[in-house]
Amino acid sequence: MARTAGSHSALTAPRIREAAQALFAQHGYAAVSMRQIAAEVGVQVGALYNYTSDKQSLLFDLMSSHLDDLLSARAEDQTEADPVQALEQFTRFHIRFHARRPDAVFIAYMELRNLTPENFATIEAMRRRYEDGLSAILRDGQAQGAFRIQDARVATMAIIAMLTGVNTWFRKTGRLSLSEVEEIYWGMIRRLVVA
Amino acid sequence: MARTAGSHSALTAPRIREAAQALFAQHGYAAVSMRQIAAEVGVQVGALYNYTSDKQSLLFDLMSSHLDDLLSARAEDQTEADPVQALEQFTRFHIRFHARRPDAVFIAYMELRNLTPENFATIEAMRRRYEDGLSAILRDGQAQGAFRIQDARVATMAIIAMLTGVNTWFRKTGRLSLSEVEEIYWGMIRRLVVA
DNA sequence: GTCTATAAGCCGATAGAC
DNA sequence: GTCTATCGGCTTATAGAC
Repeated sequence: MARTAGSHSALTAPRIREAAQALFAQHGYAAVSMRQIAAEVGVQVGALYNYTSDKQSLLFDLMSSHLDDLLSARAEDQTEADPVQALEQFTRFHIRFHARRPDAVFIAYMELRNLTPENFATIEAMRRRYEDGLSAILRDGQAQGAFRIQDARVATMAIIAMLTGVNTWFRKTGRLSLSEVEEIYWGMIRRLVVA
Repeated sequence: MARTAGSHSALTAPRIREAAQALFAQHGYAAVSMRQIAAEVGVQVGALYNYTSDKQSLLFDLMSSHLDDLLSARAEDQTEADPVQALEQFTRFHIRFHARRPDAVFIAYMELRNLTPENFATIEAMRRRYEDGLSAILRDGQAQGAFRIQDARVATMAIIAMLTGVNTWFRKTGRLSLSEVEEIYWGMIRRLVVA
């Protein structure tokens, strides 16, 4: 397949995504320039606009594809119907999924205010769908008498904040392995809600 | 007391702090210009530099005085020696203190990466001192057999993430009052750690 | 203490050559 | 598809008048 000299689109597109993700996570969307992203990729700034219409859509694409990944990975992972087992599955899934992509997670939480109103609404709806999955498990267990929960919506927010907080301190080279962390958190969450 | 026309330092200084705090919380440090802050205060940009050496120290001052407030308010609040009562006191204090200053809390969590390395180290040390207060309570209760905790450091991070997460969803005009939120969270945290 | 004016430079995005 | 050059506008911070 003949290819024009200097044509590397199949390689350049993902490299732009990766460079933007790393730089946005490290310095913040507003503090990163298109020139910095181009330099990281090894092209000139003009070349970026062959792949993205503007800086905003670079951010939106990163966030929406992260949440797409999250929702589809979760849909695939969840197999347990029993509320207690479903909650354990959710706990371990959330920790593992988020620990493996700290940059994407960080951006998804930190850069919401840099989205346009339309993009913000889209992202928030996706996040809400994920939260609703946990709420459904909690209400299910509540209805069956398996969980003792005062307020399911508050418990949802508390559990997600607690689990996502792992990313602020967990390091692969640290004192605890990821499976040890999973064990400890499942132990805490079990005590928090299981009757 | 004679005062030069246009001299308002006693008023201008706090107004700059308040404007910077509101704007940094809403748009992010990197996205806010000194001109925007000046416009919000009602002065020209040059006047700002009578009160702050540069933009960075405006951010650092906001963050360090927030953490100063947090540490001294906490020192004053904590009176209980019994681990269970001390933990309840910590829970209620954290929720109340943070709910009352959402902008300062938001900045303290979101703008860490925009601090110079030296300023970052100072802020991190203060945050760590606050966390250590909770860790001490947990280890104390663990030693006395009042708490059943697998890992005190992890429990510390989990509880703080859970409590600080209240700020992401709590609204004064919402379904729950602040005291109801306090009750619900203390219920969850009690179950999480009390033997 | 506040103002205006300015320095020196970076910003996002585009046009047109190759 | 990538390059160079450029537009118009914005940035932090400072100098000097009042």
